[in-house]
Amino acid sequence: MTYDDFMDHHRRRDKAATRAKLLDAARLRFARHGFDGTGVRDIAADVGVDPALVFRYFGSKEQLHDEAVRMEIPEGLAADPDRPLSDVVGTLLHEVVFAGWEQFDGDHPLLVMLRSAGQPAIREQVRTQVCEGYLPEFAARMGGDNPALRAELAGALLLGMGVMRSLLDTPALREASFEETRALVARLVDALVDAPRPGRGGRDRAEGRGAS
Amino acid sequence: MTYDDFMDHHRRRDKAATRAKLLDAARLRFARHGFDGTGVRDIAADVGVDPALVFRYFGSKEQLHDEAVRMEIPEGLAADPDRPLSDVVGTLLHEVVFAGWEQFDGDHPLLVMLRSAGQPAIREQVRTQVCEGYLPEFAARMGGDNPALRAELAGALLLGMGVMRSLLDTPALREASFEETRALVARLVDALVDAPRPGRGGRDRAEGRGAS
DNA sequence: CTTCTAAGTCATCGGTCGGTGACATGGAGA
DNA sequence: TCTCCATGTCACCGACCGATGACTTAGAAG
Repeated sequence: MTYDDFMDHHRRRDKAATRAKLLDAARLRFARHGFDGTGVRDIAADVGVDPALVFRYFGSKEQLHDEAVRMEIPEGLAADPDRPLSDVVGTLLHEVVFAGWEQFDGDHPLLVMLRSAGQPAIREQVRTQVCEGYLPEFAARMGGDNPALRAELAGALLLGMGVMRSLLDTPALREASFEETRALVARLVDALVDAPRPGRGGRDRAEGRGAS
Repeated sequence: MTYDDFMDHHRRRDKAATRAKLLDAARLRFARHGFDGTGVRDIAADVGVDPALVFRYFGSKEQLHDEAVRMEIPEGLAADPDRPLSDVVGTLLHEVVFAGWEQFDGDHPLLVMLRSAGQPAIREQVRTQVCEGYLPEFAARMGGDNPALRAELAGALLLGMGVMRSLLDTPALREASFEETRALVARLVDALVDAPRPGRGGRDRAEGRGAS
């Protein structure tokens, strides 16, 4: 933060800074009230700027949304293919359910987009992010048959926990410690990995992949 | 369906029937496009009636939504307090994830309401339904400590699966058979019930509850 | 000081929204 | 057939929406 940034009392003209402020305000508004519940005028008013600037800088409300709620974060997930699944899920659990995400009013970007699931385009974005970003990483670390289904169950657990915490503000999840929750989730994930083929009696774990 | 109902080419006047048709159309519209994405004019057009009738019969768009998307179904859940949890979850799994719900365009009412989670009032309705209708039944059938948190994990799994199937249309969940999925979910629920207190070494399962 | 470009503003458009009150009309009872 | 009430229609309101294009002005270059 430079001196000029700090002393912008008289509103110095700075396209990049204004654009960034608009993006920040848009993130908050979209997270809090969804796509339909957010007006271009609201966002511009937060920044203290004319609404027309939004269209000059972003083209349309939808493009602004795309740029504001885009997430670049699924990196580091596939970094180490040998990382065990419970580890990966634990990290995601922290990101999706327990992390602050102040820039998105406390919610993970996926949940923010889910809140605007009325727009089919936004729904498709969430679908792509989940199906191509997370589920394959889960499935690759699953043993046994139908790993895709088991991966989706793990994803459903995380997504559901995020929805319950952020949208429903469920009491136990709100007050539970991360460690306690992580331990329970890890146990569930282990059960998922170890689950034998439904209908068959024996276990078919490929190699000894014990808990932890 | 009487003869007159069937032969309503010349639009006989029938308040009750028109009201019911408006409710049906509203259910579909709200389920498909959410609260914000649905206009009173759309609903009225589906029925072939003037939009003003909506306000005459229901007072406002919000009251229409309340009456249309109200769910009476959580009965039969607490019917038998001795019914094991995996049974209860299996039933809910069928209702939330696999049932047709033609009147709601294929989705469970909870998911329909979740799709309109922009409106705080609707969000609060979902919260109440989940927290007071489902979670206590789960928690009552959980053993060990912090049953509330475990109950919320079970609820999160179901809710997440519903979201993934209906909003995200995830491939594995779409193509998996109910039985295969039910078996996996039952195993997860068993792991949840048996889970010992996180952080403690010993298991504290009350009675011997082996894997199935 | 003048000039010129880009950052920001203003007025406004066409459309849709939820909602209201006056009006028309079908259809049963007299 | 005439009356009358409930059912359904019509015209319209004010507010808000996303979006456009002409305009103003800040501020560096010369």
